[in-house]
Amino acid sequence: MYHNHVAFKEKGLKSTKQRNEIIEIIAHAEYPQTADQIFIELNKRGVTINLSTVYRTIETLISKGVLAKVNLDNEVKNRFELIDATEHHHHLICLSCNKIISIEHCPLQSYESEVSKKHHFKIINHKLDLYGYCESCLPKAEKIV
Amino acid sequence: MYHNHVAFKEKGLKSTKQRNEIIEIIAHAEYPQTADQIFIELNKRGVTINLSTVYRTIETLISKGVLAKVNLDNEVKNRFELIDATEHHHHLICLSCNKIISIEHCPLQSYESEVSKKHHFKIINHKLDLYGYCESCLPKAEKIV
DNA sequence: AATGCAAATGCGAATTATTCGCAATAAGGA
DNA sequence: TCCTTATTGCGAATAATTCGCATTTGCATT
Repeated sequence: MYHNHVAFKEKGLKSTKQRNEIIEIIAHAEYPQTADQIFIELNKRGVTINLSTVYRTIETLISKGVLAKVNLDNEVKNRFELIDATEHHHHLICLSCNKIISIEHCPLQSYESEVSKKHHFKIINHKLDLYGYCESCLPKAEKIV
Repeated sequence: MYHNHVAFKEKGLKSTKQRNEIIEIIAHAEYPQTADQIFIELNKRGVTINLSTVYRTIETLISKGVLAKVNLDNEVKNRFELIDATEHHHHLICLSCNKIISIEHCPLQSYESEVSKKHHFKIINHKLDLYGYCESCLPKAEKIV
């Protein structure tokens, strides 16, 4: 937890229980979380917090470059994840059970530089999500499709 | 317009002015549209319609596989686009002016089959968006970054 | 062309997701 | 420990989306 304390200080942010817990939750989540998922998890952990504080904290952390808003298709809610420069990953999203699987390998390096040149666009980051059916949902999905 | 008439019939949908116009708008938009963008455009065209009808029509067309909900990061609203099996495209999204540029070339065919095998996941479609700064916003963005 | 019925729409209210204003509280430097 | 200011809690406001129900309209049938 002290780790976060220092990181917050560098960014001119105070280290509060709420912030630390929110970061912990997002950092250890397997896939991007919604505000209310985070809120519920905080309650489970016995952290008293208001939902608007969750939103505000997320907003602050986004503005400091700690988090990113990453929305999935087929959803209304926003999701949030840690921006980790050392490793970015992509997602497999099951259209049936909504399971989200993270994958590491990214095939886009050369593509990015190509597109960047062609469109005179400086690419900062990208998002690649693959939608389909997971192993356990495929059998029933095939009956429909 | 008769074209849509037939297409609707095939799907067991009635051909209404509202539906036809909504499809026209989405089909000719350069990038995915939000419900209220569509609503405003309908008003401009003199089509009287209720916003909830826009939402309901979109929902119906999604369930018939005509449209897809495609959300962008950094946004709260949902966007919608035509599902066109013959050509799918990706987007460059400017983090400064929010301009959306569509790009055609997709580098993911071999990647998809690789991921599909590795994770036992049947991939139906994917989404690739590149975020960064467009030519005109880059100068001011660089001052900040 | 008129009729009937189900589907589609309009309208307003309800829900859900997110943001905001302001008073109370707490972190961290002096 | 005290002071200042950032942060939080709380409730209300706003924005985005969905829903229930009465009315209208497309279209198949006569």
